[in-house]
Amino acid sequence: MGRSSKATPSTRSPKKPRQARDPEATKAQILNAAEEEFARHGLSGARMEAIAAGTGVTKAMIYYYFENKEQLYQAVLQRPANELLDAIKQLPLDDLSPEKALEMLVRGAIAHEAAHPYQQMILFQEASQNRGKYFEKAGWQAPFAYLLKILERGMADGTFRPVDPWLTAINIAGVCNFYFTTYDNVKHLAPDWDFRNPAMVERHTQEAIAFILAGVKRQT
Amino acid sequence: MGRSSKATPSTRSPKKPRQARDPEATKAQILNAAEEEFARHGLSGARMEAIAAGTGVTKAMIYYYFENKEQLYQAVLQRPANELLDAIKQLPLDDLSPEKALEMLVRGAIAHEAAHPYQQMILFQEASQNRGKYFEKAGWQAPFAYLLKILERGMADGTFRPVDPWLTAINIAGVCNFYFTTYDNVKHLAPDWDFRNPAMVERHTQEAIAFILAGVKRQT
DNA sequence: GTCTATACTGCGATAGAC
DNA sequence: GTCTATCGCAGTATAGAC
Repeated sequence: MGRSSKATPSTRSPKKPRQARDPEATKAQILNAAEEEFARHGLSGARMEAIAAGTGVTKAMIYYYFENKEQLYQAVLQRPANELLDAIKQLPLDDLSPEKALEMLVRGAIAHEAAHPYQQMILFQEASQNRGKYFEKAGWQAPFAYLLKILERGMADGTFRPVDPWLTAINIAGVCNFYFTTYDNVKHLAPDWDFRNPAMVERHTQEAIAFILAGVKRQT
Repeated sequence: MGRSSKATPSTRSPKKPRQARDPEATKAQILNAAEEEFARHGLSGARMEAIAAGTGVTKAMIYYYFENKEQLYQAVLQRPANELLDAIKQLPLDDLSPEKALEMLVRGAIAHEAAHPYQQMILFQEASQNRGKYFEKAGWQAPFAYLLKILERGMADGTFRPVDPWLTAINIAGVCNFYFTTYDNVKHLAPDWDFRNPAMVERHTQEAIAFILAGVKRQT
């Protein structure tokens, strides 16, 4: 049984019109299509044919730009770490109170995830399939470090209750992520909801911020 | 490129000694091995050969007990929903205050996940690959309903602040899950930690309970 | 830079002996 | 009930034309 025969086919929008002979655009389009395919199926499960179909080029083209499947995967895995870090660096976290900084970081992280939902899914696939082997190289320490720093600053000035910074950072990341990674399951439990809807994402953002801030703040 | 050549090989403990000609035991062993393989690779990515190797029987045996890969997958997906629900039903939730009931439910859910870490991973694979197509049938409404009920009870009697029950339930589930599902990635960021260690799981449990309760309780 | 055609391998599934 | 052997297709990767 191949995937194509029984598994749910991808509903990714079919080939977008492409500029012929535009190397940079072609490369970016390959990465975009690969991002969804790897997010859904991981390194071993992804099909080069499916990536080609989503891009509108042939398989041979992908092998021309990226040596092989593994290197394409690594290129895809690299992007989100850089992008999220760049987004975080824009935020004036050090100038804000720990509370405000945490709120802004959570808002930024969720906004980023809403714009790039496949990036979080890839990280999970990477953990499941490859046990973080490729994750290591992609530089995810940095975003985490910002979160840890805020938590420690808040504990130091007494606005946050005493917590284990690592475990709490993981819990916070879980709140930000789970809404998106569980979407395709939960939609069946609450069929009238559209979790990708921007208004819904905004409600999630507000609930998440309220939940997380209440979760770490010292009782007054 | 096949998975076996480049991807990280499974480190699942090799074939356990089996009782020959014990149908029920054989069937259960197949389900156990299949649970890990499907958790790591999902329906399409899982390899029947790998499941056979993890079980200690041949591929043909699996086809004898389960018609095909898809039906084996559905059987594996069914188990956790039933088991978690049974565990929850043991808890005297209705006799407790919303606060105590939530604490007990979270503790029970995390204990269950620690004992069956692959079950949560399968749910994610199911969402990613199949968009919840098979999830639907497995009856996950019930565990969620218990959580929703507690939240609503707590809001009604004023011990919890006003929250969106669905979004908050998802956030709570995220806190319980993320520790386990992200383990294989995060271990590279904090290499000296052993997240599967029981003492570590207990710390996670306590941090999660404190975080979640603080997150939903009304400020006093 | 982009395509078509194809070599070679991995894997789901089955046949048939014991 | 359990095994070995094998069929047939699906999927990675490449060769070579334009």
